Amino acid sequence: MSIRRAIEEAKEALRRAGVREPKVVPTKSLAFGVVTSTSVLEEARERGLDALAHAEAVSERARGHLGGLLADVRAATPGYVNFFPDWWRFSESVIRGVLEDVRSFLYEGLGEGEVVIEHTSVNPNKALHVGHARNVCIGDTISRLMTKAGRNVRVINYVDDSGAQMAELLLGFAELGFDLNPPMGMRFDEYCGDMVYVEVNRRAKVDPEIEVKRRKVAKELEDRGSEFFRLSRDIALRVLRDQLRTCHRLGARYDMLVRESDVVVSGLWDEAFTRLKVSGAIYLANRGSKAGCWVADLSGHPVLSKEGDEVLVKSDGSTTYVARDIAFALWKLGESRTELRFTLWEVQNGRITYISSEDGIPARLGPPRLVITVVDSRQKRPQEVVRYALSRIGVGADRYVHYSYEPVLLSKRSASMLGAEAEGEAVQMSGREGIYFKVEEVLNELVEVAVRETSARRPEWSKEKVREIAEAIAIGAFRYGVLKVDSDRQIVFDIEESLKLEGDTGPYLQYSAVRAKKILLKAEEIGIEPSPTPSGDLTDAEMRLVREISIVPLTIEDVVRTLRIRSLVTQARTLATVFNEFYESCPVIGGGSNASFRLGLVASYLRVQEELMETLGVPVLDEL
RNA sequence: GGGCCCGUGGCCUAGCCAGGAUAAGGCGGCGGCCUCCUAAGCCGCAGAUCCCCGGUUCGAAUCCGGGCGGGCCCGCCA
Repeated sequence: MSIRRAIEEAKEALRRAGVREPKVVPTKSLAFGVVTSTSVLEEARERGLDALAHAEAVSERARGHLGGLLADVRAATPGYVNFFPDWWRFSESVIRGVLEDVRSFLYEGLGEGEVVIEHTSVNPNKALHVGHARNVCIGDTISRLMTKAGRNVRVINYVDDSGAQMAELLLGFAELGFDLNPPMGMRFDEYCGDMVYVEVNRRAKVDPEIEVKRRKVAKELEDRGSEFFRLSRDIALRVLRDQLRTCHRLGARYDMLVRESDVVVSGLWDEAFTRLKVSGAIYLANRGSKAGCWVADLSGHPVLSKEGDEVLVKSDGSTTYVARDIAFALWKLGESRTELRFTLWEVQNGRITYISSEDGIPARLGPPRLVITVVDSRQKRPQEVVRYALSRIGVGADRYVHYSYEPVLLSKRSASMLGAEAEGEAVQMSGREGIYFKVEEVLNELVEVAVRETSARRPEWSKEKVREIAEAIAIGAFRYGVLKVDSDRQIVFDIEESLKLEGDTGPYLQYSAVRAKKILLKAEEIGIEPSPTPSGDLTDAEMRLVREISIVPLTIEDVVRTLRIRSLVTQARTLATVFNEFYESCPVIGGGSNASFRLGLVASYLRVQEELMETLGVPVLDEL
C-alpha cells in the first residue's frame, strides 16, 4: 500500500482530534515525519488561537487515535502537525504492495474510458527534425501513461499530404528534374527534405517563375484522377514510411494514420459545414475584406472576438486548414455521422496500424472521454477556434484538449554549424532553409558517443552487443532530454549539450536500474530471498527509499489528472537518486541479517522504476 | 494595439496549478571515494537581490495588480 494509507490514517486521527477538514500531505524531509498537516495552522488563524499551542493540543488528542502505520504525532513550529511512521509496518506495507502487484500499487483507481491522442502530424515532405521529436515524445509518453492508467488509447498521426508544402516538393520532381530515387544510401525522407524541398525554396527566392509553376502544380493536384495526384500520394507514402521508421526508433506507435487527402473526399467537411451553418456558428460575409468567404463568428468569444472572424471557406470555395481541423475534430470526438475508411498499414509486435484509404473499410470512433491534440503553442489561436466552433455546434468541446508545447529552437552555436548566423541567443529552425537537426543524425551521433563510452568500459563485449546497448542509451538520453523540460518552456537545442550521458540524463535512470538488476541476479545465485519485513531499525537511506517509492502513486495520479508529464521525469530522477544513495551505503549481498529486507527494497525499487521508465520511453537494460 | 508563454547561483533545469519548515538537481570549478552488489555512480566545498515594484497573508519563488526583459500568435498559409 502506498503512502495514501498513512495519509488516510493521519486524516482520521485529526478528525477524531476535532479538526474538521484535515489536509495531509507527504513531508519534504523525513525529519518532519512521513506526512504532515497544516490544517491546524489555518484553524488557529481563523479562530485567533496561538498556532503552536493549538497544534500541540491537537497532537495530544490525535496521538490516542494512531495505529496502523503511524506511531507518533508531534507539533512543530509554527504549527505543523507531523506524523511519524512505525517504520517496520510502513516499509512492510509499501514493499509488500509493490511486490504483490506493482500495477495496482501504481495505477489503481485512476479511472477508465477511451482516450484519443493525435500527435506527430508532420508534413510528409521531409525527415523529422528535433522540433518534431518533441511532439512525438510528448504524445507518445501521454499515450503510454494513459494506457498504463487503464485507458483505452487510440493514437492518431494526421498526415497532411495535400498542402502547399507537398506541392513544393512535387515541383522539385516535376519541374526541376530531381530523380524520384535518392542517391545511393540516402533515405527518401531525407532526400526530399534536405535536397529537393530546400532546393525548390532556394530557387524560388531568385526565380519568380517558380512561384507560377508552384501554383500550377497545386492546381493539378486538385484533380484526384490525375497521374500527378497519384504521384503525389505515392511520394507522401514513401516519405511517411521513412518518417515512421524514425518514430518507431523513438519508441512511438500509432493506431491510425489519417491522410488529409482522404479526409477531404470523405464528406466530413460537408457534414461539419452544414452543422456549423445550422448552429449559426458561421456566416457568409458579404462585405469587407472577407466578402465571399464563409467565416466563423467569433464575436461571442472573450478573446478571439478582438481579432476578427476566422475564414473557413475561401471565396474560391476551398477550405482553410482550420475548417478541415474542425471537421477532423468532430470525427475524433466520435460526433460525426461521416465515416473515414481504413485499410491495414502494418502489424508490429501485435499492434495493428491502419491507414486511411478510399477503398478501405468505413470506421468511426465511439465518443471518447478525451481527445488530446498535441500541437505546438504557435497554434493556440487556431486550436481555440476549433474548440469554440465545437462548442457552438454543441459537441464535446470540453472533451477536446489542445496539448500545447513551446517550440524547439537552435542554440547560436549549433545554428552556426548549419551556416545560420544568429542575431539573438537562439534561432528558429526552418525546413525551407535547411536550418534544422534531424532526429536520425542526432540519434546516430548519440549512438557513436555511447559506443565509445561502452566499449571503453566493457572491452570484452562484442561489437554487436555494444551497438545494441548504445542504441538503447541513445534513445533513453534523447527522450529524457526532450521530456525533462516542461512543455511550456522553449527548448534551446544544442547538439553538443545533447550528447552528454552523465548527470541529469536518461542513462542515469538506466544505470541505477542496471545496478538493481545486478543485485537481484547475484542474490538469486546465492539464494537470498526478498522479504518485505525489516530485520531491525532502518537506516536513513532505507527510510528515504521506502518513502520515495511510497509517493510515486501520488505523482502518477497527479500527472494523469494534469498531463504535466514533466513531473514523471522528476519523479524517476529523484527515485533513482535516492536508490543510488541507498546503494552506496547499504550493501545487500553481504548485508547480513539485513540482506532479505534490502533485497525486497531493491526489487520494489526496480519494479516501480521500470514502470516509470517504460512510461517515459527510456529503455530498461539488463546491463550497460 | 490585443493575446499567450518564459524570467530561479557562471550555464541548464526542478519547485509555482492545490502558499508553509534549510529554494532542489545537473553542467562547469575545487577536493575526496573503486582489494566490497557496474565510479555512466557517490560524498564534500565554493556559488542565488527566486527579473523589479506594490498588494493579499501569521507566512509568497508560488496567489493578485503594475512594470521591465526575451520568445510566440493575431493571413482568403498550414
